[in-house]
Amino acid sequence: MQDFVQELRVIEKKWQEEWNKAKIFESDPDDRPKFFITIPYPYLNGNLHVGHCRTFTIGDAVARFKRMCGFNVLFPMGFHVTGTPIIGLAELIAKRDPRTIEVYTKYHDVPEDVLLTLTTPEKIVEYFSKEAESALKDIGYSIDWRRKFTTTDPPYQRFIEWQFWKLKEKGLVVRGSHPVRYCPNDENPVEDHDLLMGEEATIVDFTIIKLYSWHEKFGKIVFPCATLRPETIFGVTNIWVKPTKYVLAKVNGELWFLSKEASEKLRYQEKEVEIVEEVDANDFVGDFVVNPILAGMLIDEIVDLLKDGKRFEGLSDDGKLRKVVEEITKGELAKELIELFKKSLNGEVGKFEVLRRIVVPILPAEFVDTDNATGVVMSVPAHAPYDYIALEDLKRDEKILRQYGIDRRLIEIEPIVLIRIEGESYEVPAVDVAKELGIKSQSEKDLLDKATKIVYKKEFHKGVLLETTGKYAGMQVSKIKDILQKDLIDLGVGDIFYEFSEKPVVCRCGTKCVVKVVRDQWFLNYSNPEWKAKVLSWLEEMTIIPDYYKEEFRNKIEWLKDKACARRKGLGTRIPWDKEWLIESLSDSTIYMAYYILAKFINEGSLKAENVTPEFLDYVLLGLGDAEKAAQSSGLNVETVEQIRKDFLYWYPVDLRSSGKDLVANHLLFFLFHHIAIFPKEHWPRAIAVNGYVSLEGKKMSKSKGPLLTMKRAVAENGADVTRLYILHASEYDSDADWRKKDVEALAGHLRRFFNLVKEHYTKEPKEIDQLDRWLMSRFQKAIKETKDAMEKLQTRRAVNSAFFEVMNDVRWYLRRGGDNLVIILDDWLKLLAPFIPHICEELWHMKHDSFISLERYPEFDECKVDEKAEAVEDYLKRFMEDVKEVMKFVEKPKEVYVAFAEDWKIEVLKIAERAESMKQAMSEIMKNEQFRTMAKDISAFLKRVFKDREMFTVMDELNEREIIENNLEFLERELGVKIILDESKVPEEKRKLAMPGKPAIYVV
RNA sequence: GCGGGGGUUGCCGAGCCAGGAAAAGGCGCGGGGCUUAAGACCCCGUCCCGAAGGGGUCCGCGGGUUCAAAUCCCGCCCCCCGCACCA
Repeated sequence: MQDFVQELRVIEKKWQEEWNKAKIFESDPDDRPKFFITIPYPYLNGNLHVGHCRTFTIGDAVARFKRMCGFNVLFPMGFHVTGTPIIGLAELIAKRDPRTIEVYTKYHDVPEDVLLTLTTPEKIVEYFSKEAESALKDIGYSIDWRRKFTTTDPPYQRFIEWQFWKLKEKGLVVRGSHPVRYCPNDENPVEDHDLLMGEEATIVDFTIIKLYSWHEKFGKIVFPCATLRPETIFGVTNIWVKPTKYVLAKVNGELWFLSKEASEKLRYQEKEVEIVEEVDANDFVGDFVVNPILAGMLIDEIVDLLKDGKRFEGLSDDGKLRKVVEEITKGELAKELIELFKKSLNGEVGKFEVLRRIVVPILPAEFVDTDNATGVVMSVPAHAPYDYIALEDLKRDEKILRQYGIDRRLIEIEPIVLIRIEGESYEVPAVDVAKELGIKSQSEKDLLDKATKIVYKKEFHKGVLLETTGKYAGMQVSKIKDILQKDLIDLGVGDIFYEFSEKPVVCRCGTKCVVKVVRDQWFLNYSNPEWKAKVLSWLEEMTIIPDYYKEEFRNKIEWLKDKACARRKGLGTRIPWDKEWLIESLSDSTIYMAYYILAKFINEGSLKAENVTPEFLDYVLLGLGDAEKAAQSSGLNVETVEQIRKDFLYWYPVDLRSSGKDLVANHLLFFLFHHIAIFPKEHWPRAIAVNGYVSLEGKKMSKSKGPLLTMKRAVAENGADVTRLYILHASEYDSDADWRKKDVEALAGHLRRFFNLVKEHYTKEPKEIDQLDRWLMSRFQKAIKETKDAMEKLQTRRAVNSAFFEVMNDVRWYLRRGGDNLVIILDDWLKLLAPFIPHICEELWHMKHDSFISLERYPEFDECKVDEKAEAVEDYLKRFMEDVKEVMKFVEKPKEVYVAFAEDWKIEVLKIAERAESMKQAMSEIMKNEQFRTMAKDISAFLKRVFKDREMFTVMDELNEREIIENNLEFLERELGVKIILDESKVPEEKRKLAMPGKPAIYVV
């Protein structure tokens, strides 16, 4: 087999050179319809591998197919190097990281002495771009190499700058803040592969709800309660602190009570934090805080008790809420309410029931985690099992109650229910679930976690807010969080605290990561509703392959939020108006397909970086301004400018972007958004196709850890055409392919058989066409149809299956039947296969022709060559042989086979079927007849055949079975090793009855 | 949790949208032919039972619709992918 691969490699190199010499893949505008197909340029922090090979080979097969279908195809390629990984790799190589050295020598096949010199990003880019180009040439892709570029090329950077100016003009680049995972030691955001622990952790935003206390010494103190469920503010009965050290800190000018850890974390979250004093939480236990929201809602009921309560009268509900909240946040009203509550506790004033909902005590609980958010939490016993159980614990603990002087009435309160769960009969969810699980105390952490999960899950999905939540009543719990968070912030009593969902999160350097809010960050405003709407509606016009990805795209477009598009570190282009920031690397890869048109002129030297001015690009890419001005601004002559504009108008839009499925939720979305933002509608992308990954003997490949198989190695060991055919055939659409050495080798065997077979028959003189030849031609026509149809839908697996394997099987049968006129289909067969295995086809083609098969016209399906009768005859023979063999199994030494043809009910069925429009109709027609019902299975089987190939059966009617067997007697007797006698009288009566049209009775002796 | 895709005979994998053949193709395995022999190649077999082309069972699990279900409907279990600022 190795000999064959070596032979192949020679052939492949030869044709690659010939193609290159004849420049047949260099495309320029002409009269033909155009087809612009692109594939994401690879990121060069390693060698191209068989994963790239899948996406690229699909692209190349389509490009070749379309070219042969008469399109002027543009299939270009560039290289992506912007971003951080290449810098990271350079650092690792520079410091001789042993793991990196191992992976890059062992899997990426970089010679160690070369690898060790790749210590700067520039050297890495230079090395891998050369390697990539030679790998892509090695496998014979039909790329127009005149359009190659790298994303750090100066003209490219000017193109990117122009794009960002365009977006800014349209208001689509905006400023804002956003949270990132951050290492305080490295003073840098931490990427996934730089993590020691906590890769699963996501950043969650706790809502801080501020409750207000009044302290003799400190005055107003804010107790920032952190929660993931802000709606529970309506059911607060108390707040919890852990009986340990806390701090009082000035946070943006307000005095906050919070854990020490929290005060440190907040510094990274756009807060000015200044610690005033370390305090003992115990000193605050038993004090009271005011719930500003409840105060605002219930103020009417206590208005008479307030000093100047009249000021709250005559306002709307909302106005009242605002005023109350405003005064509480200033402190005085909080103080008054707390004093009022203390009085009612002493019986000096009434309204205890109302007041105790507004003013709640600070109580101690061990379950509070000071390293989670603020370390201060609200207690909502109706909906949080922890809170309920902690309160129960406290009720039993006389000592603690006495120690803190806590009045029993404060803890013996009814939980306040604020959520109804559809389809459940809970009265008080947290209490009911806690009882169900038999939870006794706070120390039963596992059970409490379980209970919490149950309650939260049910409430989140099926919960509806009750009247206790005022104006939010009737809303779904699942929808309330964002709304309420925003409302609370608007009122001035809410804030956000970012925290990891899991802990710890540890950087490679060993430091615990924090969430940092990056300020003044530049964002692409993907949440912009008009932009989104435009993208969504264009999506409906597009072709998405496979089609169910359209739904996926719809969802992802909806889900897309603003994206930070600037970074401090990495290779790339600076934001032109704010040079401290680099444009993030996915954001500079959105409309680069347009750049391929410029790249040709750049590479031939007629366009230089300094010529790429905004006015030039405005004209060339958008048709804005005029050629004169563009020429003036760029320093080019008008003809060149017009030429480039003409090229752009010819090639744009992108007709097909074929990509791996990993890019759906990022690059492909951005690709759509940016095209739609920048270009006029006629230049928006037409189609996107998505394909799956490639694994290696069942194992996932990894660039940075291995295993990995480079494209170059795959081609060197197996040949380009074997590699191509394997990868195209390995799987379809988004399902993943597996590279298995054994299977690849088996495929090489198939290809060799094909190669030798064609070589043997190709130069033979065609003979007169006989019945069997007509069968072959007919079958082949169907393969053409199937293959073309599959290719139009980018089903390469199906295409290869039909063009290669199925034709191969037919050819085998043809030869077995004694066919010796194979040459009649060979021209077309080679053409049919040329997009998949171009080198072999080119080689064979040249045995008889001087032209390039790569430029020949793809075979057309020719209805006239379809011969249903010829196919029916062969089918009949195959079926007959099978039947005879089946029967022969049961006879020890079969010598003679007697055959009896007969007719019976099947004729009738056949007749009904011929009248019927559809199989369904035929079946129900037939089933009306009671005697047929018992044979439904047989009939349906028969009918399926009839309808699968209706024409064949119309022919079947006229088929002379006796004649077919007589004509092929010699073949049949040879294949079956028996004598066949067409004497019906020798077949026993009961057997003769079994005969059906197309299925004669057989008697073996 | 949300969203998308899946679970098919020893393995990989078609079929499912448009219900109708123990279910394409490949691999593996077994047998035969060819050959001095091995390899390559060609043919046959590969769920169970069966000495006459037959019967039984089968497409994650459980129901339902239908003359007929891998395919349609309902419920359940399990697996993969994405959830971002990273290419």
